[in-house]
Amino acid sequence: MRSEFDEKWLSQLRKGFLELCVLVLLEQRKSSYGFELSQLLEQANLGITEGTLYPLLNRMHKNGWLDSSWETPTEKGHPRRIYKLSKTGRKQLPAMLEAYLNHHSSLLTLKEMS
Amino acid sequence: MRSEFDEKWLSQLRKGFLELCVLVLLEQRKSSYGFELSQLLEQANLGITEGTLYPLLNRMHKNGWLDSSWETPTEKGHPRRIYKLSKTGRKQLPAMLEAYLNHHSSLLTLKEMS
DNA sequence: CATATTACCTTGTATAACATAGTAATATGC
DNA sequence: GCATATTACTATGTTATACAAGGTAATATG
Repeated sequence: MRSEFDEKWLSQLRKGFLELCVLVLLEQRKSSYGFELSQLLEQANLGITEGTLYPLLNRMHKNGWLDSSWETPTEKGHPRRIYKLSKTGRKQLPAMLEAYLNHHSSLLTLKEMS
Repeated sequence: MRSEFDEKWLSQLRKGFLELCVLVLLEQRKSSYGFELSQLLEQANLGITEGTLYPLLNRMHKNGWLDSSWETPTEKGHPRRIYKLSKTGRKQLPAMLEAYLNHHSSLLTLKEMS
């Protein structure tokens, strides 16, 4: 079902934003893995498909924002790739959050400009 | 001068967002033109280069979100291309703004998730 | 008359979200 | 025992936007 405005715009709007969401989540939870992150984002009303999330995690790892390791299940279950904030990621997150919030404030300012 | 986080991330974050800013500005001001919009955005701390703004305006016009007309100066000054919200643009803006604000709320939710 | 300012346009590049399709292991129902 | 669902990750191709860089043209100014 298509909403009134162009959905393509929304996927543009989410660029960069989703990475920030993952960083914020990993700051809260210390560590997580793709499938769980996918569910957490879903709960927060930020639906994200696998085709978006997994490449995103790989990218963030390659960029040095995340550390990752494989968790081979002791008895049962599918192996999971665990992610944590790297030292770099932890350091950059506040600056990114600030940049985001500044943009948000600017938009509110525009709305109130007479 | 490079800030601490990757500047490329910031230009990704601005995708879609800048269009929303222009829509909001044109809602406030009834009509404007590229150069003036550029200055208004600059004042709001949303620096935007010409190479971003003019293609963006053309796109929004082509998508039917904006109406445009040339203002040939009566006596002096360079011709200006004037933009206004189109009927479609005016109708879509609230839905876009809502989608944006929902995403913003979701991020704040993530930050407060324990 | 050279420079600054106003004003707009064009081309090429990099990148992220998403669609789509695939792999593989475990769990569940019949 | 076998089909289906669920958990979990990967890979490829398309599309769209921000931005850099460079260009055009008219008016104003010292």
